[in-house]
Amino acid sequence: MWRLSLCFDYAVDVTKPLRRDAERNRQRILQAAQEVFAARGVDVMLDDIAHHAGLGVGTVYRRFPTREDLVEALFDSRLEVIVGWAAEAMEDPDPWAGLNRFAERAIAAMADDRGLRDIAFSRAYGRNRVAEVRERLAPVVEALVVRCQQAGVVRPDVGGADLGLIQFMLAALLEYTEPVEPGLWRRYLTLMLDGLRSGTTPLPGAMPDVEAMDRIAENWRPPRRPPADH
Amino acid sequence: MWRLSLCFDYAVDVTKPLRRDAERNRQRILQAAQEVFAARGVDVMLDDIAHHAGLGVGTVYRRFPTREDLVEALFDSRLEVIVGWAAEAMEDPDPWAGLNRFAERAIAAMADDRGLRDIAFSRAYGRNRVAEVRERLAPVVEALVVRCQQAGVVRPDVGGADLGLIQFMLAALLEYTEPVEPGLWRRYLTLMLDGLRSGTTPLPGAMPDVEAMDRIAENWRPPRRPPADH
DNA sequence: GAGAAGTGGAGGACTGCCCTCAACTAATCG
DNA sequence: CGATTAGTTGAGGGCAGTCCTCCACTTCTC
Repeated sequence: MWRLSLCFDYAVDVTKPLRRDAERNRQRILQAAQEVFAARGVDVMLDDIAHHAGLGVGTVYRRFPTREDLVEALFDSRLEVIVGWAAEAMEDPDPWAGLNRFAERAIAAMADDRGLRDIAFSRAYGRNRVAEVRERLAPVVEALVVRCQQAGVVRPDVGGADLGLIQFMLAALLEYTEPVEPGLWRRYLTLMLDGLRSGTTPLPGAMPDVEAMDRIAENWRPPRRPPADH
Repeated sequence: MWRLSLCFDYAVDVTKPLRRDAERNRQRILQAAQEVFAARGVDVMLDDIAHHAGLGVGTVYRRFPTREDLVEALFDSRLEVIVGWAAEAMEDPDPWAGLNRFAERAIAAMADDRGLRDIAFSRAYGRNRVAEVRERLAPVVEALVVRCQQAGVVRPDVGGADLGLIQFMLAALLEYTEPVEPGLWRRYLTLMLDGLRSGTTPLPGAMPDVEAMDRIAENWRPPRRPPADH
């Protein structure tokens, strides 16, 4: 991993730097993509990003030949933040409070950013840099849950993947509630966390594992949202 | 309601009956549509339905000029069954068991039928016959919840619309889990019902009402699923 | 100011879907 | 049975949406 990173930096250094105006435009594109992705998800037309950046389509295609290039350039850091929150939650002296706070923050971030939602679960985008970060998330979440169970504040028959699925469900909900009833997701997060803590009915079926979450996310494709006609 | 039904029958009687083979084809189309809708949702190409019925596209378009005609012809009875289950649940001597059984049955039905899922929440399809049935569902669900609250087995700060939203979330989940982890939804239904019963953390935000559910569903459009390539 | 680097955005190519219509076939009736 | 009417077919025209190239043009750099 280190090695890879070094190789990459080296390559960057060797490549002739962009002309000043070109570099400025590159930043503009990233900024525009960030905003448009947040508002309409990653499956917008690249034309829209170009337009939002005040540049021609050609420029976007020259700098980022595929949508994937944009995604990889933008979302690894966004996801990294979430991983950071999970690690932070592990530090909380109260395991239950930590878990709550993590779940809350993660969903809140997705509520504000359709692109993040798309990328957090997609296996179709972010196959390299982003995927690496994504893979680091699952173990921390698992640990978060286990710690709560050891403290006796989460039922023993759930696992990290269950929390993943819960986030997946809430992300799906956001798609429809957020535009008309912002914040409504908090009710259902609360409800599910309550179930996680004090539920007693034995959960049917087998506890899902990480591969199950993978198989499920495999089917997920970022939807194309229509442009907001204002 | 009776009146409407009578009018309709009358109209049918007056209209010249279809030729025998035409009537047979009509049935075939309905049967095929049922199957294809169940497998791939209501937003399949009408060509696919025609093909599945072993008929030409033209025949389908002659008999059911729009997709909506097919939807209206098929799904009011399907939804009616669900309303029936809700009514049945009201008869259960144990209010909590009734609520559970209803939720369980409703989701199970949607797990087996993508079309039903699409129609249950869509405001874009089934604007007449189906919508009428759909509207009759909400009050019964509300009653189901209230009865449980009166019996003290459901927390007082939830309402019928919350149960609606829960079903909505699970329906969204089904889209991705059912093909790879069939039945996984039961875990999360259980978890949420447990939260509904024994949750104690006050639910944030205002309790959603029927109009909120309407506004949310307004954004929902049946997705187009790719044909299963076997 | 010459040459290299970068830009713009109209438009060709493609895909996917809807639905018509002219040529056909089948049922029905006297 | 032939005439008449009803019904069927499916290739293909049309439309909408998207991608991404290409080359005349502008801007930077030395």
